Formats: sequence, structure tokens, C-alpha cells
Amino acid sequence: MLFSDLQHEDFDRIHHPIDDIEYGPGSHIYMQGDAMPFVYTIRSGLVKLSQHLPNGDTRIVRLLRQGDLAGLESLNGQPSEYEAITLDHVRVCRIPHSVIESLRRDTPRLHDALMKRWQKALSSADSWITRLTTGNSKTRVARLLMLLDNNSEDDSFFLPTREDMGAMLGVTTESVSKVTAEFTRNNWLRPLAQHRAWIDSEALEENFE
Amino acid sequence: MLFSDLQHEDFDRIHHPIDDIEYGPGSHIYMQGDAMPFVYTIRSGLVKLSQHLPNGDTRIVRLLRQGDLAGLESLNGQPSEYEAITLDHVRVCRIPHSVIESLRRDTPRLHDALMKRWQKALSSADSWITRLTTGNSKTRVARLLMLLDNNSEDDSFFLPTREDMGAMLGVTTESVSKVTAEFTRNNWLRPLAQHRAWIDSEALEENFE
DNA sequence: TGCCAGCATTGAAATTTTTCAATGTGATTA
DNA sequence: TAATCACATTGAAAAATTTCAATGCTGGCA
Repeated sequence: MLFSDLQHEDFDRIHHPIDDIEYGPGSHIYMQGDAMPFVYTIRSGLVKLSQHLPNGDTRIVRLLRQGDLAGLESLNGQPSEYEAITLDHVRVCRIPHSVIESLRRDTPRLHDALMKRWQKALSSADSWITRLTTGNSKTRVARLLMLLDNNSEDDSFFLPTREDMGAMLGVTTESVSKVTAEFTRNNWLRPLAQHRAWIDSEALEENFE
Repeated sequence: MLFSDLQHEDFDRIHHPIDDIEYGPGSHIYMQGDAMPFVYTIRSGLVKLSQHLPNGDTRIVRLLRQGDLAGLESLNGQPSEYEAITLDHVRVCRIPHSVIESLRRDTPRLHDALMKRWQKALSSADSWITRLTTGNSKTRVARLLMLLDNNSEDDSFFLPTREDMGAMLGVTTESVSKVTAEFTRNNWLRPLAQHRAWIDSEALEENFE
């Protein structure tokens, strides 16, 4: 939670509604171009942040999960450059900008917490570039699976559709499918029920550092 | 400049050395793994921020130019995940973390300035993903050339080596070369002396939105 | 001035990825 | 239970990209 760093007294200053909201899979939290008076912290589930190109291509630029902040970009009042769509069941906490602003003035701890979030988002964006858009398609799929696996608390993890995986890696749906099918044949990937899956991390790591 | 938002009185509080430094082309400002007690603002020139993968591949994740901040990542005290290398002649202003910290406490304006920088870096990282790692190699090269052109104050702009362009786009040196050579034959790209070049933006835009 | 070193360009063959068109498969619903 | 829908998988051919090996070009240096 964004506010985990704050003391209780800080919360008492909040006189604006902070809502907990739940979304089913595939829901739009916000769209590209939306005015954004809120920031969202993800309490559980996975959210894809994507951008559309003028030519109609869509690219997923980041996955947000528990503890991540969505809508940071728009703290400046600009409309969102992204759309945020849930992949599975998602719970968020919706915080009005006004709350952030007033807390920002009074509590240095929030400042620091916000800084840390920026930092995390940036470093995630960069490692996305280095790890998920470099190498051939097998390597990219392997790295994505390991990232999803790492992100998960669980032994299993959420396996997106091949189309979404393609949009994350910059390759076609079919190419992703060919690779995941091969991994499955090798027993490196075991798709389970409900869009979840398990991987043999050692084997993948060994073959695709 | 980072401090352009600050009033003069704020500067008087600074009792630490802030140095202006100049680098020739190809100089290392800092390396991956370096402890980083500084933040750098770029006063002029172009800097590449890159990351190495364990397998030896290198990927350029961002270009920094006038007004950008390098070393933001390490405000938390962690060693740098990046290396920053100059492409041309570069002037930077090197600011100790301690200065940032003490200003941060006292001057809300600096806070805001820093936030804006984070925001800019993040949005740049994301559009890097969407625009520079999507589409075929001609499209990517075209987009990179337009980005370099936009960045430049000048009518001409700095044209990196084919190898660096490849590391930005996730394609091989030779592939980039084939594309730039073709663009040159079409008169869409005109390489000039001293690593500089000119493009026919209309023609490129038309062919590669 | 001429030579060198370091890029850049080119070509052909190998490989990878995309494209396009079927064909599976599993979960949900009638 | 059967029908249906949304994805996933597969295969073959086309297209794009990489690889590898030469060959050009140019600016700096002896």
C-alpha cells in the first residue's frame, strides 16, 4: 500500500473519499486520453498498461501488480497516455489527486513513498526494454514466463493470452503460441486451469539465461 | 536546468560543491554497478543510458539530452543499474545527493521539479518501448531518426553509429545499415559531416507514420 | 600526401518471424 | 449432452532479419 509508510495521524487528515473498487477480468480502469483525477494502488491482481500507436498497433508497456501505482503519469493533470486494463480479478484503492496533494504538502514520508514508486516504475520500464524486447522470440517468452513466475507469491502464476504476451514482447500471437507449445512439450511450461501455469525455472534459466 | 525553478535564495543554502564537467565523445560518466553519490543534469550534448544483460548483450534504454537528469535511479543509494556514456561532446552539472536531500527538505519547488523529471523519464521510457521496439526495422529506424531530429534545436541532428542505433532498436548493426543506406538513396536521409545528418521529415512521416 | 583504423555498406545464404488458412480444445450455455 | 465461442495450435509459404564474409569510405595521423 502506498500509505504503509504513513502514521495513523496522517490518515486523519484525509477528508476525501478513498474508495476500494473491484474489477472483473478485462475491465477498463482508465483509457488513453481520459482525464485522470485519481491515482490507483493495486491491492491484488494483474493490470496491463498499454499504449496505442497512431497506426492502430497496441503495445503493453508494463504489468502492474500488488503494491504498484497506476496513474502516476497524470499527477500533472495531463490526460492519460496509457490505458489500464485488468487481466484477472483486481482490487484497487482509488485515491483522488487532491488527497495526494494535501498529504504531499504535510507529510515528507509520503513524498518519499511517492519517489520510491516513481523509481520502481522507471526501473521496471527499463528492464522491460532490456529483457523483454531483446533476443529471439524463444528467449523473450522464456524471460516473460520467469518474470510472471517471480511476480507471483504462489507456486503457480497467471498466464496471459498469447495475444497479450505478443503485445508485451513485440512478436505475433502465433509466434508466441509456437514457443509456448514447444515449452509445454518440453515440460518446461505446464498450463493449469484458470489461466494459471507452472514453469520449470531451472530448465528455462539454463536454456535462456 | 534542474534548478531553474528555484529562486536565488534557495541557492544560497547550498554549501556543497556543484561542479560543471565536460566530456569528450565516448566518455563514461558512470558504469553499471558504480556507487553513485551524484546526480547529473545534462547541459548540452547527448548521452546514452544502457544496460547489460548477463549474456553480454547490451541495450540502450534511453537517450538523455539538454535538461535531462542522469542518475535519478540512484537517489536511493543503490548502485547504478545503468551505464551512462557520452555520444558527442557533453557538458554536465554534477550535484551531490546531499545537496538534493537538503534542498528537498526545505524547498517544495525542488520537489515538484524532481517529480517532473521522474515523470519525463518514465514517459520517455514507455514511448521508447511503444515506438522504437514495435514494427519492422524500417519503421523503427524511421522513428528513431524522427526522434533524433525532434530532439535537436538545430536543422541537423546527431546521427549515432549504426551499432548504437541497433542497440536502441533491438536489431543488428547490418540491418540498420541496410535501412539507412536505402533511406539515403531515397534522399530521405542526408548524412553530413561530423556524425550529423538531415532528414526529410515529411517523406519519412508519410511512409512510416 | 598516403596509409590506417574504424565504421559503413553490400551480397548471399541461413535462420527466424510473420502471414494466412485450417484445425484443435476447453469451457460455457442452450 | 451437444452446440458454440474464444483461444490455442499447427503447417506451409512468404517475408524479414541475421549471419558471415568482403569490400568501401573517410578522417586522423605519420
